[in-house]
Amino acid sequence: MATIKELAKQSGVSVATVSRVLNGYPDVRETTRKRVLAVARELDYAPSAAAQSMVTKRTQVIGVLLDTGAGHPDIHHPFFQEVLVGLKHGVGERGFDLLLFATDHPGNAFDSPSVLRRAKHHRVDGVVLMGVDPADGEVQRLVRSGIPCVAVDLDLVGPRTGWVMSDNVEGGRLAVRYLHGLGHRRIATIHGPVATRPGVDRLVGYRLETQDLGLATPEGFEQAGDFYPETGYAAMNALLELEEPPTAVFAASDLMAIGAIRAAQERGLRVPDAISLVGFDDIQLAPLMHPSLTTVRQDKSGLGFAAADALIRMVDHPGASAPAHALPVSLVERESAAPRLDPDAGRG
Amino acid sequence: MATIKELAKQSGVSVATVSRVLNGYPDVRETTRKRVLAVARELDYAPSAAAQSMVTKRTQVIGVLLDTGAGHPDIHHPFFQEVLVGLKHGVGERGFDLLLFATDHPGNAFDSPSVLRRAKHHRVDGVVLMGVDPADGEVQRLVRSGIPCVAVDLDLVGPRTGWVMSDNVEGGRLAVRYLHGLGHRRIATIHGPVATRPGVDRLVGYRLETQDLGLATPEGFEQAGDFYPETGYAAMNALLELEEPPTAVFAASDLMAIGAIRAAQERGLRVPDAISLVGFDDIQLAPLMHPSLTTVRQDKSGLGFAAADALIRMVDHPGASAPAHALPVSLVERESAAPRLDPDAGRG
DNA sequence: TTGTAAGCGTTATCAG
DNA sequence: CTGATAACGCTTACAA
Repeated sequence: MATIKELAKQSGVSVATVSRVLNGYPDVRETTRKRVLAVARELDYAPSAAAQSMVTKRTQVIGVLLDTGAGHPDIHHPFFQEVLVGLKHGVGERGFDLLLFATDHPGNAFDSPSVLRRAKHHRVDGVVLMGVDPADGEVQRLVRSGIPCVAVDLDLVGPRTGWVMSDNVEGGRLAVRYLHGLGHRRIATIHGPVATRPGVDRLVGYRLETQDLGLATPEGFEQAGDFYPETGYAAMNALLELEEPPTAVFAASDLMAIGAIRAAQERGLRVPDAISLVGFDDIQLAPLMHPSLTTVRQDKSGLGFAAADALIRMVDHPGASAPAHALPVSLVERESAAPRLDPDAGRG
Repeated sequence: MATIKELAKQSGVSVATVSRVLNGYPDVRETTRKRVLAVARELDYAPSAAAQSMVTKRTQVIGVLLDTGAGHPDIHHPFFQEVLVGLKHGVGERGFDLLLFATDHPGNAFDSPSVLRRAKHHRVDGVVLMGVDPADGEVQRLVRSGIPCVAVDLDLVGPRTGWVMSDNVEGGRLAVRYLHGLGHRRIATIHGPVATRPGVDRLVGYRLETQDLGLATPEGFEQAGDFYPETGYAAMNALLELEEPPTAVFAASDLMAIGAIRAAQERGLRVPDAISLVGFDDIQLAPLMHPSLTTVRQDKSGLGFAAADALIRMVDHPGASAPAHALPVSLVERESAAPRLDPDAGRG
């Protein structure tokens, strides 16, 4: 593999001059520049990132921390996937690359080196955290280390740590408001884990809006899930076994909504005729389900892009304040929610 | 950030000794070892990967090349996502990390530096290629560069380049055979791009099996798609507008199958009653669709793991031969395909 | 069992 | 405008 020394020899100048040319310094004679560039092209020269970073103290690499372990690794969730795309573009535009860290055993640092150590090892300029437990010791150490961090869907804070997420509270309100506008009065929710920020925020949105609207939320109308289909399925079954089941359900993720619809259908209930559903996320497959999913859309790649932007800003400006962005959400109407033709039928 | 020099000073030995301890060399007095280790732990020391790689000529980093551009970036496809998980685990186990390369503009190296140059720049020990065009000049240069490469779902070959993929031909045969076993005689296919290996192989499997079974495959029974839902939708419409439409369809991807089912349903045709479908991949959502998807399962994370294994083997053993693995597939029965109760009804 | 020193490929600081 | 040369943090002969 060609080195700068090779280039220097072949173009008959010193390595210093080659370096100047390669880095676009102006104080180089035009003919020299051309000669060096020609040789570089010919040898398909690429500077060693390692050597560069040793002297510049920058790696131009951003670490990405997301659960890729067993069970429901977040990398499986379509949401994080799309965030990753936005992130990739965002950092790519600015000349950074992405290094994937695995947390195979979340919260278990026995065998694998700690995240912080790995971040240090690779001297990443910053790290993006997704779907990790903010209370985790590993995460805390990383955040406190002074390495610029941006969390997606986590409200991590620290001197050089900020976050980006969707306006989840508003999303929850939006869903309830929409269902209410359709004539529904018995609106339940399948919420996400209350240990996660999006989980509680969407639930808060649900509670706030039902309250504002004066809707009753009887015992059992709040079922817990984990954002994945299986729990949506189970939660829907619980909801339908209530003495007075809801006529509409707000599921805090599309995946749970899909599980829920499946549960309803298996009981012979047609969606949206017998029961309406609104999801959250607007995953790729949402428009293709049968019925297609009415849902609260998040700007997923926008989140990734915002994270990249915020992170690199911190990297470039040591004094920059940590970001705290909430991106707007919107409701997209499809087939899974329909007007309640006979509101409160069967009640007093 | 602590350096080896710091460690040396604080533990009162030379850097060489520290290095020995850190790398587990046996010729170090036990007391010395303990002292050094204690200091290292205290400082939460992490060796600089850059410095290490400069001298060892190894980075312990594997590059991943997959389309993250506009349109249908492969990172969006659930298939590649799961492969990525297996890959991550496979390399992680062996102490490697993953560096994500973007090809924002496949086949357009105007602005972004070539893939090969980026691989050289980071001195990655090897690279995994997914969903790229094997004929692409960029890819060709990379493969010919001598850097160990493993392609997933591409039959790239080269001195140090091999591939892993599913047994796609057998998968195609399996689907047709299954449908035939169900009593279907008019079996069509929605195949993938013939410019891709899985695209042609699954089609070949379809052709081989229909032939062996003596099934007629009239004009129009082979509709082209691109593995994504929209084309499955369009292809199904074309199929259903045939004078004598099929009673069963083999779609070369689950996503296309989903699009196809949607098309059928919109025309008032119930699946599987009116028409049966078999997909390919067994994506996460396959069991959750309504109807759930009967499909040919690929061992996606197994592919990733196999790729990691093969790649690292090549990295470790310069003389090792390039891999060429075809992983077995299996048919998983669900709801989208059902027996043809009245075979060939309406025909002679 | 340990220390000294060369060298990995760059950039940056000096002189010239 | 250009060339020496000192870092950067590490591993690894080679000595002791």
